[in-house]
Order: sequence, then structure tokens, then C-alpha cells
Amino acid sequence: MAEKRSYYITTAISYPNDAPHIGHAYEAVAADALARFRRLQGMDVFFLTGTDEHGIKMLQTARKQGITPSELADRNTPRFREMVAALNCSNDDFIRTREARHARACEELWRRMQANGDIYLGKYAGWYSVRDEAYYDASELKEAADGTKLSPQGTPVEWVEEESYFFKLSAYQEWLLAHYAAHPEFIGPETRANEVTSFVRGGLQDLSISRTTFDWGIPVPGDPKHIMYVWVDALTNYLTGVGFPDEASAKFKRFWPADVHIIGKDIIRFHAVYWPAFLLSAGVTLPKRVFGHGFLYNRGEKMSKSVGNVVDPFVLVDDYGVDPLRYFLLREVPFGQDGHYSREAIVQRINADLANDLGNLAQRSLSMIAKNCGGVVPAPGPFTEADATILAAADACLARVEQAIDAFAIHRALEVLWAVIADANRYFAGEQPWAHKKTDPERMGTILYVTAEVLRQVGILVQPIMPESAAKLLDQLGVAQQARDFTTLGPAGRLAPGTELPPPQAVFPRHAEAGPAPEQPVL
RNA sequence: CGCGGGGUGGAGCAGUCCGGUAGCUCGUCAGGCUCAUAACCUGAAGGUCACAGGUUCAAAUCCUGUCCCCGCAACCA
Repeated sequence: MAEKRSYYITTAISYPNDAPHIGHAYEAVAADALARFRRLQGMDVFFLTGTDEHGIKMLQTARKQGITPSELADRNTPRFREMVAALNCSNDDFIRTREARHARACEELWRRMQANGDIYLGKYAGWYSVRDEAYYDASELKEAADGTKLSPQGTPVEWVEEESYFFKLSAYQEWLLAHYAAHPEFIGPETRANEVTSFVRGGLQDLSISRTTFDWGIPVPGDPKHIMYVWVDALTNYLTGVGFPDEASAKFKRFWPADVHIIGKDIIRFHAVYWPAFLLSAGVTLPKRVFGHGFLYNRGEKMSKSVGNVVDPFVLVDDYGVDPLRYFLLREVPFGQDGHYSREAIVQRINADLANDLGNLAQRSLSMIAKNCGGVVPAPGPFTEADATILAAADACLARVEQAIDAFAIHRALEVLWAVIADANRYFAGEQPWAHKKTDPERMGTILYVTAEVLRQVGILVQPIMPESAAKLLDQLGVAQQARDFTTLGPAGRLAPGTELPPPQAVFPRHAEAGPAPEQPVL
């Protein structure tokens, strides 16, 4: 009995200083689809998400609202948990960085970096941007019209002097470059890898990794007036999630190193530069990949509360349903690139792809089976060339979809499936099963069988994207619960003639938008 | 000279790395079918591939320059 391969996938942990928005939803859904895909491939998957509750921004937001940071975290973290649930994500754990297990992990990581001689106490004097949570070199600064200094990102900076621990990041520059060269798959997509490489080539400075100006965070071991820099804290969640520092634990041995960290493109630097350096210093194996997805824009505009185009993921789920929303996000936006969303685009996808193409194919074939084949899967006669061709196309899907998923091209995987769905609609129209009803019922049965078999395979392959809808479709095809993983694809799991089918029901109804889209831009 | 992405038929995109008949989805128009969720199938119209030079037998694709748009920098991943 071959041992199952393990697969550890994470999202970035969300910053709960405000309610979740569509960007969080997008990342969670993408990671979930990947996790579900690997499970169906037979892998032993661990999927982690959570919230990053420390950091000075939490402190500031809390102060503004007149509450403590822990109250703020307690108020917002549940919203993220609920969002993940509302999106039907299959995460195996949900980590909060305030948990005791996480402090243990951070402390241990710190001690090891220290033991390795990479942490030293110094004095930091520099231009600090509170908003960016980062120090900047004087040469990086810009000046505003009124003469005040701004960070390269345009945020205000102030001159700060404090005692601080430093991490010898500079010592890792060459090693990082060598690592990128030796593992070109480490950073994806390629454009992000190029950015990171050129950033590292530009030279790395030691990183200030502690603060003494506030106490919201994890204290430095042995020097508790220092609080760990929020990124040391946040990145370590990936280790905490699988049991670090208990490296002997079954979980840690099973799942570390992570197969992939799914993150937003804006935090690539932390994951592709700092994180591997920390881990190398601490003697912990590096994650295999870091993948930065793109951003979603509302009709080409940045979402903004003042413009009124912020989209609440809960509202989208209510309006369109979880599965259509998941499908839209993963089909419309090439994974790794930026994308746009709008109500029109979502409705367009739902109606064209889900209702017209897939839903209608199921309906037209299943209703004929219900009416003309006594509601059981018909026994096919000999296959014609057309039958064999469409079956072969369906059988070939798995390999092509796997290839796309391996490349993190989720949208391509869906393209592959929808190409087969289009072929099947063409096949159905061309073979005209209804024309054989009276003259050649066996031929009709064969066509319906072949169509249903194509639907079975599509249904199985689309489970990671739309778990509930795929389940409904497979129910209607009489596919047993235990016959829905990828080993049943291809000839191995052909529909069994004679299987009784439930009365067909529309799986993907058309969506009629009530009234004009509310967020029409008036520009 | 802030950083990054992009300008391809009405809309949104692929193709650009590795030059060689310009492709897809949606929309439009015409036809077909009638099993089906007014769905499905077929066909058509529609593009000097931002602009200007250059290299080449040949450029959307390579080189140089120019113009324009968008995102980051603000309650963002």
C-alpha cells in the first residue's frame, strides 16, 4: 500500500483590523480549490489559514475606536472565520497569532536564529513609516510639497531611534540568489521572481526585528521589553500550524516543509526574502514554493469605501451563491495576474458558462434519460467514431487539468473543462438523440450514455471549484459518494448502465439581476 | 527619470520569451434545431495588432524612440 503523499498549503494570514473584503475571499477560495484538488488526487492535505492579530496597525486602529487591540481582534477575527466558512473553504485549521502555541513557535524560532549568531542588539535610528511598518533608507525617501519626508510608497515617515534587535539579513544575499537560481519554481509567477531577484541583487541590509515602542505582540525571549517585529511573528504561523517547535511530532514530520504559500503579490518580499533567510538561520527546511496572486479591481477602480464600490464577500455569496462566486473568481481572473470584477461580469459568467453550457447540457441529456430511458442510465450500444472522440476528450481532461493546476493556472484548468463541455454540446446537437427516439432507441441510449459519462468526468473534475454544485450534479448522475475521486476518471469509473437516477433538477439556474447594478460608476 | 502592469475587430482577453496565413469569450446579424434553463448548433460581418523609425525574404512578435491608460503609494490581498 503506497503511502499517501502529503501536501501542505497556506494562505497568508489576514490582518483583522477591518472586516474581510473580496481580496481575502479570493485568496481563500483559490487556496481552497488547490487544496481540494490535491485531496481528490489522493494526497494527504493540510490547509491552513488564519489571522495576524499583532502589529502596530492593530494597535492604532483599536485606539482610534477606543478599544484594546485584543478587543479589536476578538471582534474581527470571527468575521474572517465566518467568511472562510461562508465560502465553503476546507481549511484544516484556523490560526490566530495570539494563541499560546504560536508564541511558543516564535520564541523557538527566535532562539535558534540567535543561537546561529544572526541576531544582535543594536540601535536603530532611521526613517520609519508607521503605515508600512517599515524603515526606509534616507536615499529612498521622497519629499512632499510641504517639505515633509515620505516613504517610497508615499506614506509619512518619522525619525525614530530605538534599541532594536537586528537580523543579519545581509549575510544571506548571495545564498538567496543561489537558492532562486537553483529552484526557479520557488517564486511564482515568473514576473514576481524577477522582481524579487532584482531586489535582492540590489543589496540586503540587516533587518530590524524588534520594537520597544509598544507591547502589542510577542515578547522577545530573555528581553521582554522588546516585541518581535510583526513579520517575524506573522510568517512563523506557517510553522505553528503544523506543530513547530515539536519537530518530532507526526504532524510536523508529515507536513513540513510547506508545498506552497499562497499570498498576495504585495507581500512577496516578506515570503521570498525574509522568510527563507529566517528559516535557513534557524535550521528549518524551506517551503517549496511561494505563489503571489494578483489583485482584484472593481471595474478597473480600486475599491474604496468613499466611492462606494467596496464589495462585501458575504453579500456576493448571498446574491450569487457560493459556487457561482467561486467559479467566477477562479475562471475570470488568470491566477497570478490582476483581474477585474463587476456584477455584470459575474452574471455573465453564471449565465453563459454555468447555466447555458454546463447546466443546460446536464438538463437536456438527463431529462431525455428520465423521459425515454425509464430514469436509469441507458446501456450503450457500439460506439461510433463521434462517441469515441468525445469520450477520449473527456478521458484526456485529467492530465490536462493536472498540468494546469501544477502550474497554478487555475483558470486554464477551467478552460480545459469548458472546452470539453462545448464539445459535448456540439456532439449532442450533431448526434440528435431525439431523432432516434422512435427509430433507433439503442442509438439514442448510446448518445445519452456518452453525454452523461462526459458529465460525470466534468462533475468530478469541477469539485474543487464548486464542491456543492458538483455534488448535486454527480448525485443526478447516480455517481456514488465514494466514486468521486480522481482514480475514477477515465475508463476506470464509467457510469454503470441500469443505475437508477433521481428526477433531474437544474443545478445552475440562470441569474436574473434584480434592477440595475447598484454600483454603476457615475463618472 | 518612483515602482509595476498594459495599449490586438463593439467589450474583455490570448498570442509577444522561441519572428512566418491574427485566435478565443461575450456582443451583433443571418440561418438551423426543437432534447434542453428563450437554452444548443452553423455561418457571417467586424482588426493598417497605440504611433514612428530600424533589423529581416518576412515583425503583433526582435531593437530604438514617442504617446496614452491603469494599478501601488490613502479604510487593501
